[in-house]
Order: sequence, then structure tokens, then C-alpha cells
Amino acid sequence: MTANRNPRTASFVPVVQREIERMIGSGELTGGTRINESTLALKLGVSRGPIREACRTLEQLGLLRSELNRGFFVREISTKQALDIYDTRAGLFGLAGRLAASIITTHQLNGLDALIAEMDKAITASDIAAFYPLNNEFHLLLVEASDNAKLIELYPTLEAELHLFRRRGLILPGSMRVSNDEHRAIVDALRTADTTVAGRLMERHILAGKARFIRTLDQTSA
Amino acid sequence: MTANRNPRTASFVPVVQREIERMIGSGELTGGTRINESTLALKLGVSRGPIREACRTLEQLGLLRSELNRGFFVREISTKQALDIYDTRAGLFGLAGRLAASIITTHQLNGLDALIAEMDKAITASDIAAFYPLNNEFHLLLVEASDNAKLIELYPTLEAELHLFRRRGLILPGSMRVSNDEHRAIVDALRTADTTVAGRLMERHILAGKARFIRTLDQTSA
DNA sequence: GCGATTTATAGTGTTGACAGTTTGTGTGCT
DNA sequence: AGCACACAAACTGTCAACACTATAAATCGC
Repeated sequence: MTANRNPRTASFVPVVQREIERMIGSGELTGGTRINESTLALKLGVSRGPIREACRTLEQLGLLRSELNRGFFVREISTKQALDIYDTRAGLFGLAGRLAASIITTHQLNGLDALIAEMDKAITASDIAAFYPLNNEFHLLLVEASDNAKLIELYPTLEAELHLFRRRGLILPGSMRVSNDEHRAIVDALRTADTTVAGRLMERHILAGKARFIRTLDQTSA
Repeated sequence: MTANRNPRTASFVPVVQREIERMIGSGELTGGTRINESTLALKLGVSRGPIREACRTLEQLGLLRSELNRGFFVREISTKQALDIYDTRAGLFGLAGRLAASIITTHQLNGLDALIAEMDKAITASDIAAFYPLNNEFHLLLVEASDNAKLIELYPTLEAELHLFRRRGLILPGSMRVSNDEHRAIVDALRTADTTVAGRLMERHILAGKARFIRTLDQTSA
């Protein structure tokens, strides 16, 4: 997987960054482990310069932390921090709802409907692997409908950061169906341009996710 | 201002980062200008490596942007982007209020009272230079009172980003007094642990700032 | 044998140099 | 004069090497 050769049409930095993100997302790099710059550089066929720059970016994104003379580590976040992220995310998602309700287009609403339908299919097939990307796409569309650049920039980073905590395969049965029912209610509120209700429903949708998250924590500790 | 010599007790990167932030904040580096890595490296007495790493951090913080083969530029944000930041900031500040209302300590409340008193003094002296840092400190204390790590991390970056836009010295007469009245109302709501009112007042406090910002825009265009 | 100390190995933080790109300047042509 | 083109200077993106730190291994004293 040696990165693209010289023609200076792209920088190595974003390539390296995405690769590290992928490694974290796939569980290849797990919380607390150190990033070995030399080894990674060799593996990706680049020098340590671009690696370090990518790590600085990821540090700011909250996926890595740095320690003097010891390098970069995959961040591990505490339960409290994860819950804090849920609350902040709920606040931002609610704001997105209030903003989106008055300006969302029928085209965007149709797109949301289509995603809900696809998620329904995934649910009847009990296909969790299909459901998750659809769910993410749905959330992303909602945030984009707010037409607020800062929100659109910020929201995905919070989701990514939660992946640091989320142990795979801890899905409560029936949560997908409940979640999609909430999706339907949200789109209804947006369609009637009800800013207050849309905002409240979207905030609560994330807080419901937080509640499910807490329940999975109880399960694992038991 | 050549950075500290070798004893490897600190990295150059944060030093360089703060220096660039300072240059932007002081107007020494203005929007759109390119960061000349070699020149800056020479000036700070370090090599280009740490400079580039600091720039990556600042890129993620929203203060710089990068262009392939052309390097880093001081970001200039559009009026719409600035307004978007105000809205997001209002949402987060309101959230901070709702969270803080139920957990704020009397010690923290006293600290807020003290700052309000100091701001009053600055107002009667018409001392804008004294008012601003006090105002920032007040906002920071409020956010910290939320005890939400993500919020505490995120909020200051939004404020910093607005500095990219804010042309200095455009303060509406009387705004300081109005602002401090709002501060008093916020602290009152927090003291009575009224989450709803505190949240709403804090959100509106930022939106009032946004409104003042818009009025200064009208002034300059006229 | 076991703990403290020394030595060796591995890895980060930083540097200076090189290759390729962008940009400013000057030259020739019309 | 005006414009396209070629050339030179400036600068970025990347690399390989060096200095220093931290950690693992080995040695010594008990």
C-alpha cells in the first residue's frame, strides 16, 4: 500500500490521516496503543514527516493524544467523557433541527424518507451492518439541512470520537426499530416546519442513544 | 524570541502554535496572507518541521487553511460563516446554561458575581480594554460550570475563530452596560437552579451579541 | 537468587538538504 | 505597447540523518 508516487498532485498527509482513522475505526489500533512512527512510515512507504503532521491533525480531532518524547497514542475516553459527548451532540443536533425546520426543502425531505424506507428494510432483515451506515447518512443529511457551516463541520467529529469508546456488537435488540420510529417523527416535524418540536425530537433522539449506551454499559459491568 | 534551547523538556510545536495564534490575534497576520514557513522558522529559531506541525493543528482549529504546493494561509471567514458560528455558539452556550444550573456551586456563583462587579467598574470608567478580558473570563467560567468536558473544549475555539472576523474597535456605545445586565440575569437564574431560564438567557445573550455584530456590519457598509 | 545500577536498543523531536511546483521577471515576437 | 513564452527565484512537500529520551536487557553487588 505504498502511497502514490511523486507527481505532486496530492499530499501524503490526508492519505496517512485517513489510513490511521481507518485503523482505529476497524479496531486494528485500539485505545491506548502507541503510534510507532517509523514502523507506520515504512508500512505506508513515506517518511515520518507526513506521519507526524497527520497525527497532529488527528490529535486535534480528538482521536490521538501526544506525550512528550513518547509520541502519539490512540486516545481512550472515559465513560464520563463519552456521556459528555452525547450531551453536546444532543445539543448540536437539536440546534440543527431548529435551524433546519424552517428552511428544509422537499427534495431533502424526500431523501430522508428514502433513507427511512431503506432502514426499514434493513430492520426486517435484521441486517445491522446495513442499518448503521444508513443511520449515519440520515443524521448527516439532517445536519446539512441546517445549512450551518460550523455545525456541519463539528457534528461528524463528535460521532467519530464516540467510535473510540463503542465496543463493537453491543446493540440492544429492538433499538433499530425504536430509532427509526423516532426518525419518522423527526421528518414529520420538519415537514410541518415546526422548529420547536423538530429541535426537541432531534435532541431527544440523541439522548435516547445515550440512554441505550448507558444500558449497554450496565450489561457489560454485570 | 528564539525558542528555548535543547533540554528536551518541551516541544517546539505548542510554542510555535501560540506564537502564530498571537500574531493572528494581534492583527500582525491578517486574513488571506500566506504563512512563509522558512521565514517564520528563521524568526523563531526553529526548523520547518515544528512549524508545519503547528500549522496542521491550527488548520484543524479553523485558524489556517492549506493549499497544495502553496502552503498555509490565514483563514478569512465570510459573514455567513461568522453568523453560523454565532448560532452554534449560542446553542452550546445555552446547553452550558441548562447543564450548569443544576450543579453550579455557590463558590462559582460568587466568582461570577465578582466578575460582574469588576465589569461594572470598567463600564463606569468606559474602559473597553479592561472589559473584554473580564467578559471572556465570565463566559469561560459559565462554560466550565457545565462540567461537560467536550463543551469546555469546544466553546473557546469558536470564540477564537470569531476573532478572525472581528475588526477591532467596532463596539456599539452602551453595549457593555446591556451585556452586563444580561450577565446579572443569567447568574440570578443559575442561583435559583432554573435550568430552562438559564439556558434560554445564555443562548439569547450570544444571539444579542450576534445582533450587535450585524449592526456593526451595517455601519461599515454604510 | 533478587534488587539496584549500568548498558544497549528502540523511538521521538528536530534539523538541513533535495526534488518538484508556483510565481515573479525578463525576453522576444507581433 | 502588448502578449506569450522562457527563465530564474522562492517556496512547499518530503526525506534521511542526528541528538536526545525512554525503555528493555544485562551486569553488578548483596
